Amino acid sequence: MNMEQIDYGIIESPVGGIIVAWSEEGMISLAFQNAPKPVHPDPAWRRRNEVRNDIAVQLGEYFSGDRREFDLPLVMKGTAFQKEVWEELLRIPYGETISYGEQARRIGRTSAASRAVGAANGRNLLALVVPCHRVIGSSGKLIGYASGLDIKRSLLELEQGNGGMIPEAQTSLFMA
Amino acid sequence: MNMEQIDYGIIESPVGGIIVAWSEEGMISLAFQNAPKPVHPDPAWRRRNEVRNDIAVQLGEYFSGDRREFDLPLVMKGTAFQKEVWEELLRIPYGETISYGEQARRIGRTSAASRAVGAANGRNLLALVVPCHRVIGSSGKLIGYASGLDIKRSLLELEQGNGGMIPEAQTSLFMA
DNA sequence: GCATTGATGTCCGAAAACGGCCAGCCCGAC
DNA sequence: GTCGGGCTGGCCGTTTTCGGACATCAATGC
Repeated sequence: MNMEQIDYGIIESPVGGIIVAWSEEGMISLAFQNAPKPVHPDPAWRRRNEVRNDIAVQLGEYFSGDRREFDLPLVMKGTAFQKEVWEELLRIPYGETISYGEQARRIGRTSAASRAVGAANGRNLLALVVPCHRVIGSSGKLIGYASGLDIKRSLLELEQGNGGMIPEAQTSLFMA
Repeated sequence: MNMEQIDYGIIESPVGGIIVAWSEEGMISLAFQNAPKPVHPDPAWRRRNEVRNDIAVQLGEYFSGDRREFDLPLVMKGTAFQKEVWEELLRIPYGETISYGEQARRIGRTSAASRAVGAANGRNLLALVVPCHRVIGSSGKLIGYASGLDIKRSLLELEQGNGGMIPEAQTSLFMA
């Protein structure tokens, strides 16, 4: 009725399959198939053979190391607090990392809120594009990532500037 | 956005002001202003000077004793159980009364569910039209009515066939 | 180093509280 | 007797409350 149609597709990437969902209004979800807990697309979504063009292109550029920022319409649904947290994630520059406590301070709370921030990051449906992988433990250790620390490490290494993760000649990803 | 517009108006009746709310889909709420706990229209509703025509007409006929059944589109929002209970109310004929225990049995439970039934009746937003006033205590006594026993008694007396509650010549109600 | 503790926002499940009751019982008033 | 009034315990969905569990951190005490 007032339900908006949501489509999704799967693309292959250097860190495995990626499930992408979108609607008219913008991108709704990005999840890794290789996550420790398998991710299933919402049954209400409609499977498509091609991922929306702007999304597919920009992801390809990201993995080849040619893109440092995304320019996509995002649909973020959550509580006021969660939106604050996610907006803050978008302000962390490519290649940098901060701690959960620092993120808490940036939205005007004490670092005691770090735990709540972690929980909110964990609810981020737009992995990669909303870069929750750039938040690490205050000790500098890699902790916490719903999609698995392996993927988190891969993404950070890529951003640390070791060149792209796929051959330079190949600038687009294959469809699964 | 996907919110449907809801309008409301107030009409005068022999038992005092009646607040009626409706949308495109049908009637949403009917409440008595003379209830012990004052009823306020939802702030999201939009005040109208006239009540939707079919509703106003049929209420006028009811109070003048000329109408024994309503023929209006109703919007009933509630749990599965509540809807069962309310549907059952619609099957109680004009002028008759049953007990809460009997109503429970009619929807396939023991009379032990009478209390749950009472609670569900209490949540009925469409007073009068969904005739929760026709349910009384198993002892025959008038008990329980969110809008007050006075109104309950008035409605039952009307249906008991003492003629209409308003002069026969006047078949329509006044707008407040 | 390393375990312990309290602060933070949200979600989720369990448990408790809450009603527009009813049947059974007792008791006094006729 | 018998009829009504009043108490009591049990029943059933729904709502509310509460206690953990989390993608943490800084301050303690050993």
